[in-house]
This record gives sequence, structure tokens and C-alpha cells, in this order.
Amino acid sequence: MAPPKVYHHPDLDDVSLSTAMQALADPCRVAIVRALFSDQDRELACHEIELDISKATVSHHFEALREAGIILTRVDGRECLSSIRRKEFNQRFPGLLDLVLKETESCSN
Amino acid sequence: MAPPKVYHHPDLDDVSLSTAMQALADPCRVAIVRALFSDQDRELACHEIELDISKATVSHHFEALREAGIILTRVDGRECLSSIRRKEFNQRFPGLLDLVLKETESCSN
DNA sequence: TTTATTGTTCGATATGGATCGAACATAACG
DNA sequence: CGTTATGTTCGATCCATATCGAACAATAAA
Repeated sequence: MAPPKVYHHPDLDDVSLSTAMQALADPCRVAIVRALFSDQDRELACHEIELDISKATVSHHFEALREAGIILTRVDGRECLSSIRRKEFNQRFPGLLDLVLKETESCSN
Repeated sequence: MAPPKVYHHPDLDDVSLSTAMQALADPCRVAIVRALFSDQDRELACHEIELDISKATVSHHFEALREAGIILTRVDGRECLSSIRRKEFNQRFPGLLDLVLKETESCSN
């Protein structure tokens, strides 16, 4: 399928700390967050982030990040561009993103 | 079995962010951390923390927290007393514990 | 010494999630 | 139009982990 017309983006108040933690506990997802962050102002499509996992799995991870309130995705043609919901997420979980970005870990997959 | 003579407590430098995150992504474990924190200076035995899970599972969660460098456990008679490795953990992952403690979530189990 | 308490370990089970290939829908491109 | 690229969804598989009851060891208490 093509990207759906619209993605679900939860209100940050409805995101639990456990959900956020769990989303950020996966090295692959952290790698995605890092990639998005290094292009702070630009948005990135899934396929622009190099990960040694299948398309299906990438899609799965993006959804996890979306449901955790970490990223925002919008459709643009046949691509779907994602960016970090920085301000909102920082407000909800102060310091959490910084912690993840500060850490020097690589995706083990 | 009784508590072993000695528990393994990893050096915080050997604890990855993913490990710490994963440990804190479980509501039960967060409940344990909170309980330990509310008794900041006192140490607590496993059985003093009320959780609706079996002894075996409690033991499992304590081990997860121990391996994530979050708590320290020592044997005292037939009890084993645990406390938070606050200073060390805060130094390794600044703000992470505060984030967990600030959150008003309860153990869903 | 007998009994009760404490927490670990073992085995088993169940559940969640990470992973993939394949099929698919949409859009862009020729 | 047909072809290619993009990312989702489905079904399946595999692996990690949360969970429990039971057996156990060590200690404390009776």
C-alpha cells in the first residue's frame, strides 16, 4: 500500500512514560531519531535513513516512534516525510531526547 | 534458595542507554524504583514493596534493575536490602531518574 | 530441633515484539 | 499507458521476556 492519507499522531498527554521509554529502548529506533535530528530542519523519508533491516521493519519502527509521540509524519507525493516533535516532546518529557542524542551508541542491527 | 552471598553490580560505564531505558520501560519496575525512592535513606527488602505479582517475578524485576545499574542490593540476614545507586546513575544518565520519579503513573499489574 | 520466612532458581507457559517476504496501493515517471 | 519507486499491511516465524508454581537454601524464630 501507499502511505495512508493521514497518520495518527497522539496528543502528548496521552503518551505514557513507559511508551516513550519503550520506543527509545530500541537501538534501531534511536538510530532513526538521531538521523532525523542531524537534519534538524529538514524532514527525512524512511528510505533516506540507512538501516540494515527490511522496509516492513522500518515501517514498523516508524510507527512505534509515531505512537510514542516522538515523530511527525506527513505524506508528500509517494514519500512520507518525518520530523521530530521536538518542542512538544521536550515539554512532556524534559531531557529525555537530549539523553538519547548525547549517547554514543550505534544501531546494533 | 536464599539470597546469594553476593550480587552482581555492573560498572555504570558498562550499562548501555538501551539497557537502562528497557529497565525503566516496565511499570512494575518503575513502581519499585519509586518505592525505593520514597524511602530515600532507608533500604527496602523485596517483600516490603507491595506488588500484585509473585515472588519469582519480583525477584526477576529486581535483577533487571540491578543489571541496569539502578539499584544496589546487599544481604542482611534472610532479607536482601536494596537501594538506589542515585549518584552514580545520575552521573551516567543525567535526568533520567528524575523523569521517572516525576511521572505520576501507577503499576498496571 | 522444628517451623516459618525470605528470596532465588528451575522449568514451563504465554505474550509481545522484531523480523522478513510478498502482495498491495498510490504516486511519479517514461 | 506501462513501469518504477515508496511505504504499508498481512501472515508467518522467531526470539525475548513477563509470568507463575514448585523446589530449594539460608536464616531467624519458636
